[in-house]
Amino acid sequence: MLKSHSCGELNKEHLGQTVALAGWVDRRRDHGGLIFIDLRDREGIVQVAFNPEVSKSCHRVANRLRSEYVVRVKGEVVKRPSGTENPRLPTGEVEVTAHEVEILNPSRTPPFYINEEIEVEENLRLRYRYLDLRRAGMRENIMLRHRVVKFIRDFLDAEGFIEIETPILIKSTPEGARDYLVPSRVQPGKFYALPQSPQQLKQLLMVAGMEKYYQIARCFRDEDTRADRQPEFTQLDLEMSFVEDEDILKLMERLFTALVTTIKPDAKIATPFPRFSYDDVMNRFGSDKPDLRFGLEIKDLSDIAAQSAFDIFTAAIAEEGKVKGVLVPGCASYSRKQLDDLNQLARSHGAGGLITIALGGAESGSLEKLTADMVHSVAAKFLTLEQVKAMAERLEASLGDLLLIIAGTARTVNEALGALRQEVGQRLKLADPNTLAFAYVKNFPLLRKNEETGRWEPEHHPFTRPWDEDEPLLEKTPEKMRGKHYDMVCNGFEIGGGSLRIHTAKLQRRVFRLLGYTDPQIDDRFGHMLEAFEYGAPPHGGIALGIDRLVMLLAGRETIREVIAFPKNQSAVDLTFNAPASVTEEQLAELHILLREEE
RNA sequence: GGCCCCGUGGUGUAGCGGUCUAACAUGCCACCCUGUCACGGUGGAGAUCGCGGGUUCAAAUCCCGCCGGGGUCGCCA
Repeated sequence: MLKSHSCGELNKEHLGQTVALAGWVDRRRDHGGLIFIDLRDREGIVQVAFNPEVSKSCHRVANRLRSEYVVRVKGEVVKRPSGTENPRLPTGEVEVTAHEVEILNPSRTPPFYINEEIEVEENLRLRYRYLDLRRAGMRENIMLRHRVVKFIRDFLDAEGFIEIETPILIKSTPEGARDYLVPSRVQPGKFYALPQSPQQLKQLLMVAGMEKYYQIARCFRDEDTRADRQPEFTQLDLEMSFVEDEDILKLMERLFTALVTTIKPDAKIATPFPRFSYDDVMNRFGSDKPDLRFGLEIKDLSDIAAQSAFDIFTAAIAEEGKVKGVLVPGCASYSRKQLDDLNQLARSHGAGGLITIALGGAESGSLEKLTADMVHSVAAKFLTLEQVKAMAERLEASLGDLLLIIAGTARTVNEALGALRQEVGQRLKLADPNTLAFAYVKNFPLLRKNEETGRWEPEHHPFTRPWDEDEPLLEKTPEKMRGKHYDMVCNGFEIGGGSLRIHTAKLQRRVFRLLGYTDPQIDDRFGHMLEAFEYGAPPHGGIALGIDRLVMLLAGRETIREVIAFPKNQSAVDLTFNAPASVTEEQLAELHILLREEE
């Protein structure tokens, strides 16, 4: 090794020792006579002093040092002269007096700051990701990710799980997301698909008798990106035999509680994780992945609205819809523009419009002081003061608050108000950034009707086991079937989902038939699963957790790109490598591929 | 594909019809400086204001189109 110690580990205990260090020049301070550099490596920073009275040649070399030069220094760890200690550096009580120095490699001036946490345009960071990763924030994120994954592996190992790798080149299936395809050279005209998740493979491992499997698995989905989604991502994929759903939920709860208390001891985390039904979260939070760090629950105002003379309300109720609302505390004096923004958000989530009711202006106080001329709303003249007060009371509002009300079908109203609730929570900074509010959402419907195609589609995936008592409904009223499916949510993100699985060929075939497949199609696409289920498949279930999202939350970041070493951008391009890229005609020919002309 | 936001020296920002021959900070280069640590000081180089078109006597600034980036809806079993 070119180094005997890490820069960041030196302290008083090393006083008097001669050490060899190697790292990058974080900063240089040239006093003419005396030169200091902050030498940085993965573990931290230590000050190196170049004194011409100690070594003239070292001092001459130090004159040439610039940011990001790679250097090796040999010298003595000495106590800093009293009064010159730097309490902001962990190594700040000591410094290294250079006796020998060697420039291992110079560096061009970097295109952005390595030594400061100033925000830089993301595409520039991604183009020079290897420099971006040198920055303290990114280095901490990547190291945090390592600790998280290591903790998970150790924990599951102790729980009797075995890690098994599954193929990356598998088979395209018709369900789910768009597949990434890989052409076969050996089998002309045929394609592998990259796994969207190892779902079927892990179920086959259960049939194989592995009983407790997990994998830190890379998954691929060719869909549009988001802040929390990119084409390839990492899941903790896990499956167990002979379990009930609570066995899995409790295991995950223990894992996450231990993980957070070990790796992020300052974070607040509530246990046991609350369990909500799907209907419950949709009605109360308007989302199947609610942020539970703040209240502002959605309330049903239909009974009050039905009494009003407001057409928009009464018409919605007449059509078996709902009128519901959400509170915006202290925002009665919102401007026209601010209200328009909220209206637009509601419309973008399918609402016909948004009714706002401002209770007074900047003043605050109890509702009792509310008078008719203090109510500001397009609906004001259609509502009695009593009706406004009744709605305000239900939403637990006081003077100076703003009410957001939407009328329409139950689903649209919930989803639009859910989006507004999330937006308001963010604007008013209601969510404590130091809290991790985990929860489970259960009792999802098994199926959902695709309004465009008229076909039944799985809410989760076609292997989810229905509730036993709902099985007879399969061919009669599929919409009423509930699935043994559960999601894990945290702070407004879905960080995982799983289910108990169907383990008999008979039931599995019935589900596929309901999804619109003919028997020959089922045998062609899923025959391997059905056949496996006929050879003693144990009851089993599992879960998959998004590692990127989890680490993002633990790191307090806004996008998963901040916790992925080499992520893709919104256009699914890797800017470090410029992938995807064209290939040669020879490569295409070998793969039996002819590119289409497109206009 | 729709909607919203952004694009000004290397980096981060300001400027939002004329005083812009584009400002500030930092970085970079040169010189000075022996206890600094975001060292300090003096001087210097560095930008056809993303691209194209239009409006105007006059455009970084207003309008249109395109490109690039981000967020989001659709999509994501």
